[in-house]
Amino acid sequence: MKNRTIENAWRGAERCKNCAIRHLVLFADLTHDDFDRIHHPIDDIEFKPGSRIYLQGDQMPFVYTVRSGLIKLVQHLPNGDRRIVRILSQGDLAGLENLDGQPASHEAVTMDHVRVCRIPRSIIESLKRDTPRLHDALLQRWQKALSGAENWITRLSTGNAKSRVARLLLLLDENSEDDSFFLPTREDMGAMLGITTESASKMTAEFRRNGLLRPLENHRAWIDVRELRNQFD
Amino acid sequence: MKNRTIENAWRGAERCKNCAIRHLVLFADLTHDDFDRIHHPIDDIEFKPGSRIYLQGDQMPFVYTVRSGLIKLVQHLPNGDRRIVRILSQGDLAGLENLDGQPASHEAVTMDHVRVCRIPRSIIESLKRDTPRLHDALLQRWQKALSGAENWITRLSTGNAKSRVARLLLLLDENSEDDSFFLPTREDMGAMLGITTESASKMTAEFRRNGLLRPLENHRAWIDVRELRNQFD
DNA sequence: ACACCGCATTGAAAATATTCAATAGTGGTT
DNA sequence: AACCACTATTGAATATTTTCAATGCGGTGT
Repeated sequence: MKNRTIENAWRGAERCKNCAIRHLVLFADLTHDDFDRIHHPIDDIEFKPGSRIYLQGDQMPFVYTVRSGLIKLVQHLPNGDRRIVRILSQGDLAGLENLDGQPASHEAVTMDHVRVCRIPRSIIESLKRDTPRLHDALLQRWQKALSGAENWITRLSTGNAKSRVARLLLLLDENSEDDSFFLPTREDMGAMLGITTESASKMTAEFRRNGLLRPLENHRAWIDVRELRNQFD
Repeated sequence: MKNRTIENAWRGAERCKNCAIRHLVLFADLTHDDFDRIHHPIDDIEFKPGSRIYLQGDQMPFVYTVRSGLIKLVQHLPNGDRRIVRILSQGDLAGLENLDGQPASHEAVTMDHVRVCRIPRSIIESLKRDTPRLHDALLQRWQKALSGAENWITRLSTGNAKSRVARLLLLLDENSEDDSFFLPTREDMGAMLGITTESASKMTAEFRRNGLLRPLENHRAWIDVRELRNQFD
């Protein structure tokens, strides 16, 4: 049990009602009655950086709401190449694609310290039957996932290495609530952008030398948003 | 009216019940009662190659079920670059993303001769309220769209130009019912793969010289699936 | 048949990205 | 503080891709 820890597990949905980020999560619009229909436990789980939440091919009995941290979705090609196809952050749902019992088409790995709520699929199933409010919340998640994936294609997989890195930094910055953001390893940046680790490193280093990127403590960083947008939108 | 023709419009949902490809479309599982709830007209429309069905930024009052042909979804970057983010074929739904009234995040353009059924959004809205069967059909469409987009990233935007072209040809071939398939212009291939028109052309020409690709009449082509898969999965 | 237009192909030079290998940081551990 | 493991950076040689320009090819309309 090297990577994964359950630090703070608790039972039932009682605390969902008072969840600090409830306005952001799947259950945002549920009523008190809806919550009372939840009989299976929802666990609050923490993962260390680099933990695998689920694997490509897994049958998933759970979905996960991201409370904090970043999760990368990694798809493996038969030839061994890997590509990060999307990043999940606060309020996103991991495992959405597998709600209908399909095996996962990618694996989910934490990039930094991550807290999630683990929701049994059966809860979603039964709520889906009874509450249209959940339907809309799920549809919104699908919508966001799809437009995220399309953005990934146009913004992060198009143009030369420098623009790609620039657009990735801008995306990471937008997704952060803070005015700093988590800066992935160069290897992960490469896998997100479809370029090599070294190329990601060269571009990142160049931005740093130009003062457009400032690394901070703890794998976090700051960027000159205005200037980066100016040069690369 | 250069690009768009309505050759064969008809009213109401009567003919949906007997549609030849109904098993493939959104309305596959509707009952007779469900159909009787449809009061707005569903039109059968044909488009010439290169017709714009909707534009990036449009508010869409319709969704479109593809009956035959291929539709490209094109996203424009602020800097003028464009990228094709997905292709729709028989049974797919164009405009899914915009069911909730959001402006379209990409434009939809026909690649060859295309027949669609144009469904007013209001029909979907009202059916959604009453029939859970439609819900599942919609969810399946979302699922397919998302996994399509992720595949696009890993298979078509990763690796060198030659593998990308090979994987695109394989994808086009799989999506075709025929044993031949529609071969896009080199420009479109480039926009799908994030490479230049010339690179797409060079790779395509090389495959032709190697006998792995045989162009046929009418922009269609045949590939040596086994050999291409062997070399590029 | 002819000219014409748009798309495809090709080649050579220039730009960009990858590879491989060495060096430098960085954080964590003893 | 010294050490270790891991990641980042950098440089030089190589490979790939883009760019730009020329040429070929196929169908359309006259």
